[in-house]
Amino acid sequence: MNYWLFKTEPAEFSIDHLEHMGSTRWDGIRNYQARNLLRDQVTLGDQVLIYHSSCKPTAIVGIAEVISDAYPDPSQFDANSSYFDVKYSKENPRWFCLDIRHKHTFKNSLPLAALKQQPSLKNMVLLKQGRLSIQPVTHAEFALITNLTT
DNA sequence: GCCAACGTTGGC
DNA sequence: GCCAACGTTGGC
Repeated sequence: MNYWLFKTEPAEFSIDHLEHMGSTRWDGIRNYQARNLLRDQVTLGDQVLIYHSSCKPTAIVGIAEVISDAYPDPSQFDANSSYFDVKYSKENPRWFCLDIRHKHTFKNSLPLAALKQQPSLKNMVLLKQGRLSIQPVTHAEFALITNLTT
């Protein structure tokens, strides 16, 4: 089992939305590094930290679970979607998505500032490569983070 | 709103 | 393939 961190802007889609819906399609990824992780490495049953970005405070807010393999992101074919791109065909999709389900919303979310204070998290991708929207998390990092919230 | 870091585009 | 120009992300 692998561990990941997915970013979302809560004004667009928050963990409360996810909790309410139960599960959702995680789509709209338009970055090659994130796409490659999503398509090639994220697998069924993996655990996902949900991170709220571009808000106050930015924080890890809960856990979700991957419930599908990656498949072509339908929004790239949908002329009505803001993610539509005429260059990509169904025979040759460029972007991928997958489905996740809500597992847990942290009672106490973990702000970025608190993560920065943890010496053992100093190599977290979140702290080193802040812009990546799909990030690998080590088992040790995942375990520490879930401990910090209880 | 600012700006640093990073990603993409396109001319050559 | 290089690199300048431009666009985006996201913390502050």
